[in-house]
Amino acid sequence: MLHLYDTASRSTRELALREPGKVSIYLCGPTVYGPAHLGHGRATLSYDILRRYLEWTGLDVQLVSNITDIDDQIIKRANNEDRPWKDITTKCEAMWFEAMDGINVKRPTDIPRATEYVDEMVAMIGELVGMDKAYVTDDGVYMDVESVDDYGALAFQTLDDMKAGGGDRVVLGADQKRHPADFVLWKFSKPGEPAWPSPWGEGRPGWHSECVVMSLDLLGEGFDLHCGGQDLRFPHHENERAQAVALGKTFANHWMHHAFIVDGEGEKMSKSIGNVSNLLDLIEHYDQRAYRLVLLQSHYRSPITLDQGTIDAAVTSLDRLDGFAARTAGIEGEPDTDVMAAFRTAMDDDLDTPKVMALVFDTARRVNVGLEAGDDVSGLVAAVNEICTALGLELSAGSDVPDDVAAKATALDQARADKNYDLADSIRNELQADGWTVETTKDGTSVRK
RNA sequence: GGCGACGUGGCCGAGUGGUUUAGGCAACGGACUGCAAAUCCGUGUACAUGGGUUCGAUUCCCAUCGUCGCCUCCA
Repeated sequence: MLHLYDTASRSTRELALREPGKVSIYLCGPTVYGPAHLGHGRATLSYDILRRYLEWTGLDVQLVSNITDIDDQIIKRANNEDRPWKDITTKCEAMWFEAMDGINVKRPTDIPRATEYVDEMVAMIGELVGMDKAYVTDDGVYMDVESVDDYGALAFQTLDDMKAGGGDRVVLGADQKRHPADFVLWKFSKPGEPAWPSPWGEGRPGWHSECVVMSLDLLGEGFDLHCGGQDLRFPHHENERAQAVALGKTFANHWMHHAFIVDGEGEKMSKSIGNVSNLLDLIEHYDQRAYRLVLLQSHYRSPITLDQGTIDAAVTSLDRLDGFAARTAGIEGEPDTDVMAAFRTAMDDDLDTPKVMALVFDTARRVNVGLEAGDDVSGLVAAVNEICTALGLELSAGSDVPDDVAAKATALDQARADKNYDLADSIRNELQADGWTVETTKDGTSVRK
């Protein structure tokens, strides 16, 4: 069974399932006001790997990931560009999924939009106000964090500590707030801004209220896992949790947070790669699988550097794996049990994908050796394929070889047999110029693209 | 100011209190090849600095320096 690091308890523990055979996961999705960037890629790829693995083990995964389509950023951009905010959210959402498809991230099972849940949010906020755990100020409705017993569980700090450590930081709207950490549940709208009715005045829900309502509605109380980037740990996840706890509800049982993409020296990356902080740009210029491989070769809780060198190395590695796939195409069998057991052990240990990739490369090497020796490598081949499939890493055995290209390969072999090396070299150059990888094997020349 | 994380060989990036290696990329040597490519075999003074604990630390503790995240929207 999968053991995952849990942020709240700060320990690695078994991912306990509320319902046997089923996993319920909530992943904080994007705010749609711009193109998906590299960071979004790490987020979605990390959980796509988790999701695929869970499904591979036979579990029924419900993955809810929202679209935040009400937000200050959206309004800001709409005002700046003088166009309807819905125009922005619709287009950005379409681009988002284009990028997700591009990196082979499976769609969540549920994709709730914040705008579809405003009524429920208002109802929830009303409940909190009714319990006097939320209160109205000039600019909105605020959560009273001191009414929440263990507020700070994800921040690793008590409210007193936060206050004491605040130094001379400026707290927005402090004069009307009961505690500096109180956060907005409902924001009154200014004229011209998108607005929904509420008992306290027209406005829009606060970001933290969106995710609680949607997660609890679709997954129910005590769902298994809540995930997101490390920046979301506090305040976003803390505040989601605070609202649920205040309402007397059990929230997520397990918290998973992934680390960031680091580009070392800021703009250096984008300069050398081109404007590649945009995910779609990356896909356009590089093998889509490269990013997934980079992530698989490091741990999800470690920050990683993504630059030209990292991507290039991954592309080369991929070529090595594709070569393996081409060489072993047609070899079928049952996955080697030892390799598969090692795979599961590594994955169940807090998703130790670096170890898995080492296993994959090592197994591929064993296949290459075995192939040369004429051994039966079908189990090892199947294991590599099985693992790659489980992780969403699709290997390519190459495209079909057209007749004329096959004929050239035959001619190349003939030329070599005739010791006409000038002709052989020219044929090989021709094939390579057309983008074919030409490999000499003991069975003759083989080509792949 | 508070909280958290991190500094590993040319690069990316795992891991561990000690006799055996992460892995990938790059480099070099070799096998194979007509030559290459691919593949295989082999090679490299690695663990920020200074203390401490220990028979022994890269791996535990403390300090220092440096990098980063969060505390305000953020994957």
